[in-house]
Amino acid sequence: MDDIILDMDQYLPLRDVVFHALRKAILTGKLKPGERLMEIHLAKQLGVSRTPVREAIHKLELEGLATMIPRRGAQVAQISEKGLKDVLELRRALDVFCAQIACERMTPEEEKELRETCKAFEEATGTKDTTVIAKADVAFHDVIINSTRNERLITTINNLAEQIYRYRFEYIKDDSQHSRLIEEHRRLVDAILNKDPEKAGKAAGIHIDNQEHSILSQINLED
Amino acid sequence: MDDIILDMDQYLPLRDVVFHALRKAILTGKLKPGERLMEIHLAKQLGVSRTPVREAIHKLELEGLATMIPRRGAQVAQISEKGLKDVLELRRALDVFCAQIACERMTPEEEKELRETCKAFEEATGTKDTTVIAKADVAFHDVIINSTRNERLITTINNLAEQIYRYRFEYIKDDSQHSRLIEEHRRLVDAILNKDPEKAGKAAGIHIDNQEHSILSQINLED
DNA sequence: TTAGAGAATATTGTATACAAAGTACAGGAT
DNA sequence: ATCCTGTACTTTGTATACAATATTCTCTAA
Repeated sequence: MDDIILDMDQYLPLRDVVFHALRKAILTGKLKPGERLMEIHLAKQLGVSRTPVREAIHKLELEGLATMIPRRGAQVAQISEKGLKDVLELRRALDVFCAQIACERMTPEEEKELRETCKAFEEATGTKDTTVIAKADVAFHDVIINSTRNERLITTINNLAEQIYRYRFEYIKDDSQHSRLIEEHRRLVDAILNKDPEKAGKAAGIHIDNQEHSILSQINLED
Repeated sequence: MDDIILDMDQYLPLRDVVFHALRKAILTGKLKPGERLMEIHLAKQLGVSRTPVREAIHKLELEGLATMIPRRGAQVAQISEKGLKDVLELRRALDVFCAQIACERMTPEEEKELRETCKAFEEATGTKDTTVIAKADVAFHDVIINSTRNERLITTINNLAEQIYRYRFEYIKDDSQHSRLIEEHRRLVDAILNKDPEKAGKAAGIHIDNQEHSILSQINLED
């Protein structure tokens, strides 16, 4: 009787619960860049001891969402313009690469998914709901990224995406950009479906370039 | 009198000491893939408590050198052929990218350094001392990578390099390959000094391709 | 009033204790 | 003989205690 598989509710270590909680708080801006992350304080707030909090903070540091100074604690990472440019430059190179190999490796099922998520994004822009739009955008790009079937590439890109998540959010809010985004997505989809790596790479590059311009101009406004 | 700055000997958290110790042990093969990393055991061996050992193991996990299963502890990462191929594919893309932008960004001082480390590598192959050769090779590539001045790119590539360090070692031992390596380095240097991104990218790609073939054939022999 | 020394306080780093889960092995039922 | 089960033991997960360092505040002296 091996078809009755009780997927016994997964055990979640506290450190991971805390990690996800803090991560979400940082990405949504509830914890602001520069804010100190004090262990006892967070531990009390979350109702756990310092140990899992410490471990979560270390994980955040390795992901680049927190910075630590020995004996002085951690704070929410404050990304500089240079740091943001570095992330975007690398992200661009990897996205171009993904688009290129997606042309070779994408299965028919994934091609269908690509068309669907592309359309879903277009529909999402109609809702004016930033969260919905952002999710649709992520879903679309995930199809491309996952089609590479390169685990290391996937985690690396996702980590980079996380770094700019906070800023990208503002960018997606600006609905004057939506028609251009849709156009860029379509171009990318066409190139991939036509198995044209060069065009796909270019389309992916342009897509990130525009994102970069938006984000950087937005950052400069803030100062 | 603020020119008397006692750069008070750096404080090194124990977790980092342990981390470096374990990392070295893994990279040099003293701790073998699949070997269990038990906290109490390692703590006793290193003369510290479990806490810094735990934190070091977590760091190793995030770097991909250890794998953890909740409630069952960690073991030295066992890289699969697929995993190795993934790493190499990504490494290739990033090395090509580095070579390309190095053409634009390399300063005259770095160009000098590039020529010097290239020559130093050629001389190192004469010594037949694997450690010396490996170090010279790393130094050469570091010049290229660092010239991009993209921190994120640099750490990402270094992390990938670390993953294959264990296998690359064997590859460098094979002195029948040395003349080819030297030739490949020279081609890369020429392309960069001539500011020819396309050639530089190609040369870097070929360099990794050959490394990939060597490493993969070597892995297959082991099974 | 301001600068500096020193105590008081807060915070991180490390060690240890206890709880919970996993593993291994022995003994009994089928 | 094999499989199941219960117990002893190991190991990790979390909490807490203590030590070392950083920060803040107060009080004094110039």
